[in-house]
Amino acid sequence: MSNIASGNTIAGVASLIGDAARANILSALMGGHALTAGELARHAGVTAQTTSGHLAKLVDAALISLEKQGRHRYYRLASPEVAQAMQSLMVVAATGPKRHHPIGPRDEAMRTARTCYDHLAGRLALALADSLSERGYVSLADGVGIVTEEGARFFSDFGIDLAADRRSKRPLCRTCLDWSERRPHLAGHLGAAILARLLGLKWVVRSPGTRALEITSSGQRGLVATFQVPPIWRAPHRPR
Amino acid sequence: MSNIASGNTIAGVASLIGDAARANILSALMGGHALTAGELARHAGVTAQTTSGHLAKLVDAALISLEKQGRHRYYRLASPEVAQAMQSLMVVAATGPKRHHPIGPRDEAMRTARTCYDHLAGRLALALADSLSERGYVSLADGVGIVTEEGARFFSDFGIDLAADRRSKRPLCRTCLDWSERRPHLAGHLGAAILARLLGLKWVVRSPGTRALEITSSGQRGLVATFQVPPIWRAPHRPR
DNA sequence: CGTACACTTCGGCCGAGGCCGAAACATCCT
DNA sequence: AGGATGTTTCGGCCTCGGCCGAAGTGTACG
Repeated sequence: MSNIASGNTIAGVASLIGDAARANILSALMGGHALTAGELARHAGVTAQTTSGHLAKLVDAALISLEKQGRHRYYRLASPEVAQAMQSLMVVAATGPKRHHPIGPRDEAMRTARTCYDHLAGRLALALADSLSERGYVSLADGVGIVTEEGARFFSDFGIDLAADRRSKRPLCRTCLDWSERRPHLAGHLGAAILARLLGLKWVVRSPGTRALEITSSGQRGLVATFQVPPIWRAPHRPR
Repeated sequence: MSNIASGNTIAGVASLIGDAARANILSALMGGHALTAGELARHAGVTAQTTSGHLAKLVDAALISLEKQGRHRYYRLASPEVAQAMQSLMVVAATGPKRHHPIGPRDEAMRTARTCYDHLAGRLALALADSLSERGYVSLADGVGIVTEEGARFFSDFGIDLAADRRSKRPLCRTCLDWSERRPHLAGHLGAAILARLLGLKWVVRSPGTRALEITSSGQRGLVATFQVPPIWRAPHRPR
């Protein structure tokens, strides 16, 4: 044990992520859920034995954490830092040379709305960010977002109390570059709070087994009424 | 060519970074300088032939970019996104399980002050962030920094005009988690501007061949006078 | 208990890829 | 031209690590 490249060094961490099966595992965990070894094996596309080995390495390097529960073992991302690293790698991968990316039709749901660790991503997230920004509730720039006074009131009315867990005078939110659309959307405290609220209202529900989110019909009404987003859930005619 | 794992996918990018030699190359380029293939070979700790192969792969995946100049070939990080990914990986690596990290004495200069892509890092960066924050010139929270009105005036007096290249009403700056000290310091536009100004004033100079920065004697006076930082350049007695 | 299920450990196979020596190519200098 | 320096290409070696089948541990449930 304690192989030179197992934890702790940049190359070590990167080479852990740099295996297709493990990257799939971590991507699946980016949904923010804890998943069992078996489920992860399915995501990874390799057998349970092989997956077991991968999981052991990831836990050993503290990229993921383990919680035993009966005969199941639930794994989750060990920290927001790991999620951030995955996110950054996605951005670099998406930014790179555009070898044709064969977009399967099953990506369509993911592109409309999905979770990104603890917040929203996809077209819905962008529409929300646009709407909030346009109405002066948040101001986005340079990887950073600021919630305005009116914004704080708006969110409070919507059932999100940002002042509660923020000690600094101005509540803040990170932005996070979107993988599919390559534009920033809301992450950080605010992003997490919005996702939680939308789930709580059942405006969106998780699609079992994936990171995709389904927008319910009450959600469609509510999102239009509250955020004035365009009907992004009407899947666009794909050019071919 | 166009191997499945060469670019474009998370695992592809990560596995490129996940080789010790290539990680060393990228780390060296995090200094923000363009470096020649030969210099990079020295940093990587492998022969020139091997390095050449690595560089080709990194260029192919658009992690670094190449500029020919006579018989030299200068390589640099291809984008801030790549720097961000490296940074995130450093954080994860540093956050991980604390296997003893044998701190060589030559790290000492790096710990005092160094460049991190385009901005300062190390104790000097932290001292500046502390000082600026304490005096109300910037307000730091949650991965984000805001420059106050007084701050903008202060920086302007110091020769840094933030309003020039910012279109939004409040100039912003990212923060960046420090590798050696594990605390946030100033990055983003402001971070880059500060580093540039300190270099311009010759308050700090680059140590040839490394990312470390040397604080000149005029720099020591200036930093104390202007930013009221403690004398962090007096190397601390290491516990043993 | 015994069976079913979830997961891990062991052992062996095998391919991808990192490494270097040797040699070729390119550029600058005199 | 000829030599020095910087960089790449080629060929071959060899290790590291992912993969699976088979068998072993542990937990739940009737």
